[in-house]
Amino acid sequence: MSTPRTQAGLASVGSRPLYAQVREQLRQRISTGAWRPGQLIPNEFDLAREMGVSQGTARKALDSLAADGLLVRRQGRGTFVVEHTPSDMLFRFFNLFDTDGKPIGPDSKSAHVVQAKATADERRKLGLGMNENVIRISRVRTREDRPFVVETLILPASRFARLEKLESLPNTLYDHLQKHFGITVARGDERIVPVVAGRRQAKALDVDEGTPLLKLDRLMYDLDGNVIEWRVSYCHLDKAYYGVSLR
Amino acid sequence: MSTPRTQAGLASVGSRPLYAQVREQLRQRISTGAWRPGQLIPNEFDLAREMGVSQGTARKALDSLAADGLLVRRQGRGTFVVEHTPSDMLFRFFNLFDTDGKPIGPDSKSAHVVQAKATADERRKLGLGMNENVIRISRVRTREDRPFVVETLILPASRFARLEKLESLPNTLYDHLQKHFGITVARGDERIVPVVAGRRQAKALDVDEGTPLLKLDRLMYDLDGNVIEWRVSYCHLDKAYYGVSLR
DNA sequence: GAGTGGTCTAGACCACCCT
DNA sequence: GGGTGGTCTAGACCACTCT
Repeated sequence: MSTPRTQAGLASVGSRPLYAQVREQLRQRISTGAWRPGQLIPNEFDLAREMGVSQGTARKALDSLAADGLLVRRQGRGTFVVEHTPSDMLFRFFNLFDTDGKPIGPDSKSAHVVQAKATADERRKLGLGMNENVIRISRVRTREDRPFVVETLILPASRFARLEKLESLPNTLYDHLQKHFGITVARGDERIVPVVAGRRQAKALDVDEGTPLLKLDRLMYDLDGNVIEWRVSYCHLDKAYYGVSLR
Repeated sequence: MSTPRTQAGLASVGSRPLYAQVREQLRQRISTGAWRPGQLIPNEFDLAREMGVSQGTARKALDSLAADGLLVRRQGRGTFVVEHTPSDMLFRFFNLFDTDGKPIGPDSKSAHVVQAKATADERRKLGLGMNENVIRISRVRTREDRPFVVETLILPASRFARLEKLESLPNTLYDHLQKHFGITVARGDERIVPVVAGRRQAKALDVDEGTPLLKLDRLMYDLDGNVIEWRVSYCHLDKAYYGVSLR
């Protein structure tokens, strides 16, 4: 029992540390859906035994996944796969605040969903091949019953079958994707540019043409790094701002 | 040696974990300047002995400080207090990228520095009392020799004596503050809003009035959480964007 | 070769949560 | 009371860096 040296139960590539190998195995169980959102996973001791490592090493892998937000650890209860609730997702990835610094919780006012053949831009952004289809969602989001964001969401149709048949689009799309398609939105990149309202945006947002707007252009990725969504939003920031934490 | 129970050498408040207490002590050594930027600090074993904890506990505190960017650990060499280099600071806290996704490294074109009595706004933002002075810096930043950011920086004069006497303002202010005043800029909050260029901005940036600009309004904090700087920037994003990573 | 941080193990006690 | 994660310790070997 005193000589770790060569570990059992793992490929033992030799190069990467043990805890990183354990971490990767556990990450795959989440991304493949073997472990479902909200599920209680085995405790440290059982996982360590199954992987052929010490409890401390298993703990290091679990802590790392918890730090990245894939797991939630609750003292006295156990370790769970994170489950996105609608209220979580309403504020996560949404960086608009009112002048007092309070996060803005947007409502969906209207939405229009269609499926169509992807354009060249859409194929490039989503990494699709020729003749693949996309689902296009256009909607207006409101704040205190007044329109303040108009946006278009593009998703690969192949991964979200029949999404366009939905009667009413949920206000928070991402937890719906997790619950019904088992796909977790893990991270994204957003590009911010200032623009002035054109005719279309002015009409949708009920502002004058030429009003300064914030254009947000973003790509969202799943746990495996595949592009899930391309979204372009035009935001009318009246007594509001886009907040960024600098570290 | 086998009974940890009550630890020696620490206040032993009892409530907070040992490693957190160690972490706080080490953090203070950095923020007070007892450990200078770039300095090699004692190894894990010596620190552990000095604090009366095990090497593993000292390690946990050190790792935590390294994760927050206050320390840098180099295998085989030792642990160092982070030192901001000009090239580090040119890109950190500066989230503008060109269309290819490459970070933009701005140059300082011109700068104007004065000391004056703080206005009410300045006192509120910087947390100053009546009759306190501020240093105001106005400058234009260039990209490929063309102006693209015009900004004003406000700093509390009391903490940066004689900064306004500088012949030429360094391109990267923050590492200058660390080197000459021992004050490290640790984090900040930025508020982004779209605006259209007024007469002043249009002239400074060589664009038409009404051109959409990004207005960045930010506060920067030192290691102890005190406000160090209030900065307002107007950015002309031609073939460029403000990038945010969503997690 | 000596010294450092990086990894890994084994085992202990504590705080918390459930039933 | 029994199970969980959270903290803490003690000691080992490895990989890297410098001289």
